[in-house]
Amino acid sequence: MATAVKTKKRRTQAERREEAEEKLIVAATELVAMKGFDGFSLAEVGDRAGYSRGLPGHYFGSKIELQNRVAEYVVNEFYVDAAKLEVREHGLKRIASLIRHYLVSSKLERVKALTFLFTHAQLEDSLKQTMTKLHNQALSVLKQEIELGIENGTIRKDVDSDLQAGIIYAFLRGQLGFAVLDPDYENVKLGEAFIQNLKKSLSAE
Amino acid sequence: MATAVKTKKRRTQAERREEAEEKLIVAATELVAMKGFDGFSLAEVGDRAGYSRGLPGHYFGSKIELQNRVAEYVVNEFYVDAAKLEVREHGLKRIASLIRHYLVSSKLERVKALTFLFTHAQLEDSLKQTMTKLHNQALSVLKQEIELGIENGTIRKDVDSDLQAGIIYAFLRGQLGFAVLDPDYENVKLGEAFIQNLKKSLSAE
DNA sequence: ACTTACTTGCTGTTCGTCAAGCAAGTATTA
DNA sequence: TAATACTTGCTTGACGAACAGCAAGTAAGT
Repeated sequence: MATAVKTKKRRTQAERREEAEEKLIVAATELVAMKGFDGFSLAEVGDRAGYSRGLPGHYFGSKIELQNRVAEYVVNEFYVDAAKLEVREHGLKRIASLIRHYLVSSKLERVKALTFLFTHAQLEDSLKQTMTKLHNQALSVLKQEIELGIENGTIRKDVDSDLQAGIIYAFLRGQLGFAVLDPDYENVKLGEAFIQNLKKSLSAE
Repeated sequence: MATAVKTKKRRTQAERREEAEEKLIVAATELVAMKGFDGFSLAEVGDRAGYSRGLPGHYFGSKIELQNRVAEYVVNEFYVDAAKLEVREHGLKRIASLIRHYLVSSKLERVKALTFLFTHAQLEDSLKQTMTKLHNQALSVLKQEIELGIENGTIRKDVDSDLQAGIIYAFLRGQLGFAVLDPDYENVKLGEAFIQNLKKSLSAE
């Protein structure tokens, strides 16, 4: 009983540090989503994470460094998310599932943060690199899937997988930009219509 | 000769005022494109426009008000631009020209400013309204053109003009987002491929 | 003359950064 | 295992720069 009052176990220094950094980054991500890339102070980050106002500066050195960490964090979360997706089929069908997944089950807050990070990548080179990584990752997944479709005969042989991957990705990015502005936007319908278009323009026979 | 030295004519008060406001808004637009939605001071705007550091605050009252004027200005420039486009054909062909026009001849600086304004519309309601205007204008042009295409028989009758307009617009927006990050992006090729896709999925016969 | 366009000086505030200190955890020695 | 020295995590206080907003002034136009 007496010891049960103390809920906190003894943690190693490394654990304390890691936990604090993670909490700070999560708090900063939320603030970016809520107030834009620059619309918050380091003090707010500390407060929101349950630490002092000085900690963010102490750990990350500067605001822009923290913002970079936020970008890496968000991008990583996207990878983690995508890795969870089961793969049942390949080719057109899987592309359709991927599109549905991005449009429907992306966490709104994360997408919001992402729009600010993407836009600001125009100004900060370090951000640009991080965002380009996400970009290339997404493109290569789509491209590969198109090529699998060609192999298994569901997609025409003369389709250029690079270009088509670019088209799909551009559509998704534009669409998420609207969804973030207006949560009632007809995301699903548009996604389905786009998938139908793809079938018409890519499928074999 | 003697009078030729003085380049400035005598202007009416209204002219002075109007010219100054316009110069301030143009300067502010450039700064938004260069440094982001919030990355500049009112003093910079005054300097860049060739006036005093205090003038922007004096005329526009507050920074956010000036930012709203920038949004209106950029949106208007897009209308003006579009109005200049000659209309030679209708239906699919004209949609193709519109896509080419947006991807190729949009002034990069203006598009940059637009991306910041669009993203920030999540946070400022007044901005959101201005941006929604542009959005609806673009959608209705595309929609109308699709309907004309159905009428003149180049587009299938069962095509949903709202959904297809939404798809085209989302693609354009996503694509411009990339173009702004990387000027060497294969904008033209992707645009042409997208147009080909549209032909395959929309055209009659 | 007097009204309107524009400038300059000032003020309060916000915030990033730094530095000094306290607290929690770890290693060493006996 | 316990006391001591040391390291690392975290907080608090202070400073200076940046900047929006205001008010009182000067210049241009009527």
